[in-house]
Amino acid sequence: MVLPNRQSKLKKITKIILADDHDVVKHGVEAIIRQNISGPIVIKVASTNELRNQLLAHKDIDLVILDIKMPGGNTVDIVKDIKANHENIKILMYSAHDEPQYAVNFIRNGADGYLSKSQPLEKIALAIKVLENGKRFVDEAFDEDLINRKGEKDLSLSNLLSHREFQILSLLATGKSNIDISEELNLQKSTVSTYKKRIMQKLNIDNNIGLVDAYRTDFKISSN
Amino acid sequence: MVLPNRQSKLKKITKIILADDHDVVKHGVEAIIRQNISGPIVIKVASTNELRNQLLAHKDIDLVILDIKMPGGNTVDIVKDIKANHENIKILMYSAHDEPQYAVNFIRNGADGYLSKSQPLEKIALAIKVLENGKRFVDEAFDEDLINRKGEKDLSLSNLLSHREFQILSLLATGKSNIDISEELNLQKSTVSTYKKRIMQKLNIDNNIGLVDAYRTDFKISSN
DNA sequence: TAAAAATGTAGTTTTATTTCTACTTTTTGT
DNA sequence: ACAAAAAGTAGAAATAAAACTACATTTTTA
Repeated sequence: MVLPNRQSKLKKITKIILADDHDVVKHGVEAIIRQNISGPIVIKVASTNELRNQLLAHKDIDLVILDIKMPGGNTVDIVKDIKANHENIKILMYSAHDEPQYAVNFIRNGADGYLSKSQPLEKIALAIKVLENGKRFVDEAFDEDLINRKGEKDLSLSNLLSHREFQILSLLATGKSNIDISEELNLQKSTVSTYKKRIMQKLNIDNNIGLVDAYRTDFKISSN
Repeated sequence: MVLPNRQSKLKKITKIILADDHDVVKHGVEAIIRQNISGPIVIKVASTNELRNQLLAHKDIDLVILDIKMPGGNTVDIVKDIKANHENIKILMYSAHDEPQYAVNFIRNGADGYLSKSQPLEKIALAIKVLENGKRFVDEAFDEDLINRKGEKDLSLSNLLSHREFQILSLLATGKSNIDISEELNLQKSTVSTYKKRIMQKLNIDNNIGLVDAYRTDFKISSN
């Protein structure tokens, strides 16, 4: 996947959706926005469903500030969706996780920024200004290099693994045994083993736990 | 473990430590406190270490508002510690997790209240008032019954499992194999297996993933 | 487009884990 | 204080998983 060019048309950000399941977070963010930006409209939602509804209801959203973990699921997909259907809505991921891999993944899938919740709240205002100028905002902590460097590889697991491998990983992640899986997929046990080994090789992980963690975060995160 | 009597001496809450690794959360909570309580002192910390330091530095803390998940680890232990050493500091757990089991566990280990971050922020003010009156505050959502009912059992894993069992679970949770563990602890492989089986029985879990999830959340949470 | 790499699949062998059983030592309940 | 339950430990047998090897098919790539 090639990183898209972010020098899109500049437009003042005035209508914002704040998506986070925690009321405190929404309060905090809204407060800082109101202090720093003149008269923005802020819509608050607490789930991916609500978010989708609001996106349908309002045609002129400029920015979505999106918690990476929300009830209702896979926020990577939401990011892809939004970018596919409303290309000039900016997306700022706001996350409880500091691992740079997360940031990489979201950015590669279309998010325009990534900010950690542990950062000073004021950075939100900064981030918005940066986005407003058509640039990408990624916390220094995440070493923007990491995101630009390394060619154009998509580091998400579904891309790193073959379909079959990913499928098997997903079954492993639910706690199924090799045998369960071989039956479910009508394969030999040894075949499942081979897949598992290849997955582990590709991800450079050598135990089930790591595999599951990788699956859940959709990343190869060294857990040692 | 028997629930302690919470009708302790009433004292106005004026000095509060806010422990949370997310700046937004601290901002939001501080704001709501300042709006609702006259002139409290609010000390903010972002890790369990800082928390311990501030507890040493200030002798007159009335309340600790504590994120259940913080860098530096096991907050159940912190709760126990605080209650053991400063019996009139109140503790309000503030959590991103809605599972009642969490609440139960913290309350049983000495916390005076449990509030979910997804609840309206204003509830913080309410909770503080309740605590100030010497009562326990638990979100209605968690059905206080659950906490009082069911005898006096401590549902935390370290209590449910024997020392050895817990020790082995903790090693399993790091991804170690039975053999690794048997070597590390100088046991037969079969012994490790036996422990593992007993742990699984006790927790009613039948795969490694569930085991690790249980360990990480310090609870038996059915993951199906 | 030919060669190289990746993918989908298994058989066989080696190794690890589970099961079943059992025995001793602690702990607990009455 | 004594029986019952829980905890700590293993050996042997049964079962499952991992490693190694192998071989068609696709897919990439130089």
